[in-house]
Order: sequence, then structure tokens, then C-alpha cells
Amino acid sequence: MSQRRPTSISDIARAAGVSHPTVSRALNDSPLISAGVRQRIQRLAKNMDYTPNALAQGLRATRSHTIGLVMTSIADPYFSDVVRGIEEVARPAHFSLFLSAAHNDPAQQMAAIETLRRRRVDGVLMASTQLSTQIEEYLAHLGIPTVLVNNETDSESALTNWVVVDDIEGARLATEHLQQLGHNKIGYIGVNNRPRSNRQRTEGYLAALDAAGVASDPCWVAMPAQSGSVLSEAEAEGPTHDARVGRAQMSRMLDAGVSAVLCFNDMVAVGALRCCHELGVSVPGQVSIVGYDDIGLAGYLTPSLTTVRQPGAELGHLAARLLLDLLEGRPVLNHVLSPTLVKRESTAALQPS
Amino acid sequence: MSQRRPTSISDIARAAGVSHPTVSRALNDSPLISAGVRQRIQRLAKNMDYTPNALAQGLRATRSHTIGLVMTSIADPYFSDVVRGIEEVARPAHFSLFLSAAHNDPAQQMAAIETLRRRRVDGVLMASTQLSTQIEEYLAHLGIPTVLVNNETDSESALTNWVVVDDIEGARLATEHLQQLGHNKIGYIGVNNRPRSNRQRTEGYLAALDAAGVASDPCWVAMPAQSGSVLSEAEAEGPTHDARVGRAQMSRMLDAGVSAVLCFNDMVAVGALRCCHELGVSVPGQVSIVGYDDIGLAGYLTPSLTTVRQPGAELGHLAARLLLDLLEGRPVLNHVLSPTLVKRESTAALQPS
DNA sequence: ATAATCCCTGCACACGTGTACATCAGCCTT
DNA sequence: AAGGCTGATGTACACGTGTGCAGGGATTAT
Repeated sequence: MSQRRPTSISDIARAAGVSHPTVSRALNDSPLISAGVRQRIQRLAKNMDYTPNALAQGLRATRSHTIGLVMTSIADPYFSDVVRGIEEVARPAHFSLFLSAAHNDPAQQMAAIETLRRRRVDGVLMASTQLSTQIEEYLAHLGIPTVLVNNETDSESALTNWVVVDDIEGARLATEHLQQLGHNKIGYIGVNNRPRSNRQRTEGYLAALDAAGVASDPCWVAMPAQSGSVLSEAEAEGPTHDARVGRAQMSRMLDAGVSAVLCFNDMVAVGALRCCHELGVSVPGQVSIVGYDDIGLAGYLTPSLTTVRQPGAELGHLAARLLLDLLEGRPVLNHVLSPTLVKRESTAALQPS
Repeated sequence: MSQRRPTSISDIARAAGVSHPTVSRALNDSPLISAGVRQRIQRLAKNMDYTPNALAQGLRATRSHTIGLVMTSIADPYFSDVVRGIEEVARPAHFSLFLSAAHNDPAQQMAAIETLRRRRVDGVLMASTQLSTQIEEYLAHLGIPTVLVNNETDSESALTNWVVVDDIEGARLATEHLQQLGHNKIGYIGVNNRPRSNRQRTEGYLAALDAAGVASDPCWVAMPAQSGSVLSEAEAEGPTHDARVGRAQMSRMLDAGVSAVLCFNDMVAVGALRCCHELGVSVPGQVSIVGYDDIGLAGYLTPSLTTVRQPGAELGHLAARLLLDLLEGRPVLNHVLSPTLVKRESTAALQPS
């Protein structure tokens, strides 16, 4: 209500009877300015309620101090930890975040990137997104520093910087845990819209079976059919979808006669638990269930969920730091973080039947 | 990798042998430009991979086409729906979102607002935040159009635009549902860090008791002690914290002898369910539990959770539209949305004991 | 044929900031 | 006393875009 046009350094210059470069220098603590003038101008700036115009600064510096964040879905509970981690690093470095959701739709991804380019972001974080090679090449072509966070792209990427959690290791950990409890018929429930994670977790699961000398039965691996074409957007993603998958696939698992199941993530496990409850199958009495991610409520389910903990906040921290280092021209290293197993109530020793 | 400096309209002008204003007009489809030149320049712009510089446009227009989003915690599962709703409206209107988290800390809130002001955002959305009068006055003083979304401020606010869900109504709905099931000893588990919602839900709960002619017992209302001073940040907020509250307070509820409990939100209910499980109390056999929000997994818990559905996405839609209307100078109306009751398995008729 | 009109384009400037360069006063040195 | 030096400030310009205004060429009207 007070001022329609914000005060600029020219306004301050006029009030102080100096030129605007002098004000600029004074506010930036340039050694060229005499102490007296500097102090007087800084006080004046405060009194006149001055705030620098970041648009002008960005234009002049051709650096906006801005980062674009592209993610599939804002609703994924695991992912909110990653965002928090990113924000905790970006904020103290005086970088602001542009938020955009792309819903795994290549067209929306492209549009999001185009918008970020128009905004002249200094860098981009692509999180949990399934990148088409077209988009990768476009990003590389633009030359915008980009860091991939747990990206879902398998192939050799044109984008060389990334931070991931080792999914093979995580699935292996979980499967070995079940084996140590005496289980040998172990199933896996996957998803179809996060190909890399799903493939690697499948791989870790199979590797553990193999190491134990168990032949893997195709019936032990279940995932929804590949929906080849367009997905109805609201239905085909997000936590509710994952839970639905778990619920639907769990009955197949029980038919296949497994005594333990590894789920793609905690929401799938929630659906699986739900299925067991509906069928009167006790967990972990009759079947053990393991999740993945360790989202906040995993410990509060009944039974509380044994799961593979992904260090989400740490992932966000590292990704943001990596990007900032990249922007400063510092040498950077990609990171592979290790997941850890969190043992809770949903897994137990195999009951002799 | 390709171009260090993005192409500007001046570059295009040079290539086309015209002046940059001509290019500007041609790209903006100004009727002043002849059809031939316009087409030639537009083609040239596409070939030269031109993207307008939003910083320069914002500087020139003194409108950045940018909205600042201030929220307490990115991790709140209910809130992610609101953000999604906001994004779905802002994106097609070509507004970009600045994300900032303030963790209910007045200093961080002030810093976030200051940053948004530096960025010259056109408007601000404050979501689920507990505003101090100091911050309200500051926002009003700045004259940045602001819309409050489910804000936690009780007093008459200096900020006149808001969108809320009627919490009194929601709690009343839930309580009446329990009453219709025959319950008369009904408890309420609240929280201490969202004062307005908590107060209004308490109010709705008490109003329903009152309407049924039931004297409310103070023992039936439980919430964590007011943590007067600084909260250890990581512990005092977020879904995990809420679940912890529910688990801790639920045992008091059982001691108080209630047969049904209304919880502040679904995460509190998750904690309450957990407590019952640990104590061997069956839900809904011995006690009925109602949540609030209808977060994605509420339907997948065991038992699935009866809860009050908040239209999160709609809330986001309305808030964003309201802000955009405000920016266009159109007349605006505040909105009070009505919650709805979703009946599931966690509530049942009172068992004669 | 001349003037009025219209259509298109260029020029100048503004948004707000920051920096290379010029300027100028004052002081020191020889 | 004259020239060089240091220190503080002003001048000019750049970042990229958009718009008011002037102007020029072509067409039309008288």
C-alpha cells in the first residue's frame, strides 16, 4: 500500500546528493568509497526501505542466482525429503528455487525446461524423472548445468552429473535380510513407471537369490502391465497409485506361494499389507513384507514396516551442493549413496508350516 | 555447451538487417509490422534458438510473472496436494513459482518474504503458516498482493484475502458421525503448533457434543504441552512428529474411558492406531478413530481410516486463481470450502460392553 | 502536381544495477 | 614550484526488452 514503485539506488543517490554508482559501491562495501559516505548511504538505504532488484542484478550479471527444480510429482512422500534437503542448501547460498512438476510427460518436461531457460536459471535439478534422450540432448545443447537426482534413465546419459542411491545394493540388503530369516521363496512387487529403479531393485533381488543358490521363479516377480500409451494422468502416478499396485499384485504373490515379499517402495508395501488384511493373511505370521524408502509413517503402520532407508535429505543436500560447485567451476564428484536396512515388525523368521 | 551467451533480439536484428525494436514487435505479433518481415523474423528467431530473457522482460515491465510460495513444511503430505493445485493453475497462466519453507519460525518467514521481495514476485501465497502480526503488517506495508491458504492466524488480519476449509464444520461432521454410531464418550487429540486449525476443530467437536446435550469432560481433550520456547527444528514438525503425538496421547484417551476419538489429522490418527495396536486394543471393535485431511494412504491403512476430506487440490486452485485475479485487478471473493466425511473401517457402532 | 494520409520502421529512452574509465582534488616528492 | 601519485567520485556504457515518438516512402485524394 505504501510505495507503488520500490526505491532504487538512483532514488538514494538523489537523496544523498551523489551519483548512483556511488550508492551501488557503498552498498556493496567497495573499498573505493570513503568510510563516511558509505555509512551515510547505508543508513539512508535502510531508512528508505531499499531492497535490491534481483531482476536487474540478474540481468546485469547474467547470473540469476536461481535454480530450477523439475520433478515428476510433488505428491510423492519420499520425494518431499529430497526437496527439503535441496532447499536447506540452496537457501543459505542465496539461491532461490523454481518449482515445476512434469508428471513423467515428455511434453510437460520440455515445457518446464523451456520455462526455466526463459527465467535464465543458473542450473537445473532433475529429480526422479524419466528422461527421454531428446530432452537430455536438449539440456546438454543448452549448456545449462544440470544434476540428476535418482534419475530413471538407464542408458549412457549425455548429462554427466548425478547423485543416486544404490538400488541394487538396497534390494540385495532387503532380500538377504529375508534369507537370513529362513525365507527362500521370496517375491518382488515392482512398478512400471520408474524403469531404472525398478530394474535395479529387481537386479539386486535376483542377485541375492542367485548368491543363495536359489533358482528364481518368474511367478515370484509381479508388476503391473506396461501401459504402452497415454496414461490417465491423475490415476497413473502418485502414492495412491502405488498402493493400488501393491494391493492388486499381492494376491498373485500369495497364489505363487511365497513366504516373503520385497516391495518396490513403502506405498506399494502399504497396499500389500492392505491386501493381506483383507484376505485374512497375517503379517509377519504367514508372510513377511519389506518396503523401500522409509517414508515418515513406515514406523507407524501396523505392523510397522521393515524397509530400506533412502537418505532423502542427504540426497538433496548432495545434489544441491554438487550443482553449486558446478556453478562455481569447482571440480565435482558424482555420488552413489548407500541405503540401509531398517528392521521393524513386518518381517519375521519363516514359520515351519 | 553450444552458446555461451543466449541470443538476444539484437542478435536477430543484426542478422535480419533491421533494428531490435522491429524484432521485438515482430515476435510479439504487433500489428505495426508488415506480414513479410514478421514471418521472416519469427523464422529467424526459431533458427537462432531464441528464447526471451524473462529477467529483462520483468525488469522492463516491472512485473515478473512470478509467485512466491511460503509454507511451513514441504514434508506435510496433505499440503502437497495444495501445492499441486497451485501449480496446475499457475503454469498455464505462465506464472512461475518460487518455493520457500519457513518452518513456523518468524525469522525464517521474514527472511523468505524478504527474498521474495528482492525477486520482485508479483504476489505471495502463504500456506498453513502461523503469521505474527509483525509479519502481517510488513506484508501489508510492502503492498505485495497476498493470499492466505488455510492460514493459522486467528485474529483479524491485515491481509484481507484468503481461502480456507471450514474446520469447525469438518470436526462437527466427524463428531456427529460418531454420535450417530452411538458413541457419547468421544475424545479429541490435538496439536500445539497449528493453533487456528486446532482451535476450530476443537470448537466444532465441542459444538457437536453440546448439540447432543453431552457435557464435555476436560479429560477427553488431549494435546501436547505448549512448548513455549524454541523447538528443536527437526523434531517439532512434520508428519513423524504428528504421528508421535497421536501415539503418545492415545493412551491417555483410553485411560479416560472414551469409546471414540477424533484426531487433529490423519498422521495423528496413524499414531493413535499404532498405540492401539501396541496395547492390544482393537479398532474399531473397542474404540473408533477418525482422522482429518484424507491423505493418500488413509484408505490403505489397516483398518482403513474414516476421515474428513479436505479438498486440497481445489484449495490450491482457488488460492492461485484468487491471487491471479487480484493481480489483474479483478474483483475477488474469499472462499470457505466445505470438507466432507469419508467413512471407512476405523469407525463402527458402539459395542455394548 | 501537390498535399494529405497511411503504413512501416528506426531512434531514443526507460527499467535498475554494476563496472571500466575518466576526472579531479589533494598530497608528496624532488 | 612542478609533476607524479593516491584516493574518491562522476561519466559512460552494458545487460535485454518494450514503447512513445518521429520520420520516410508509398498510396490516395483533390
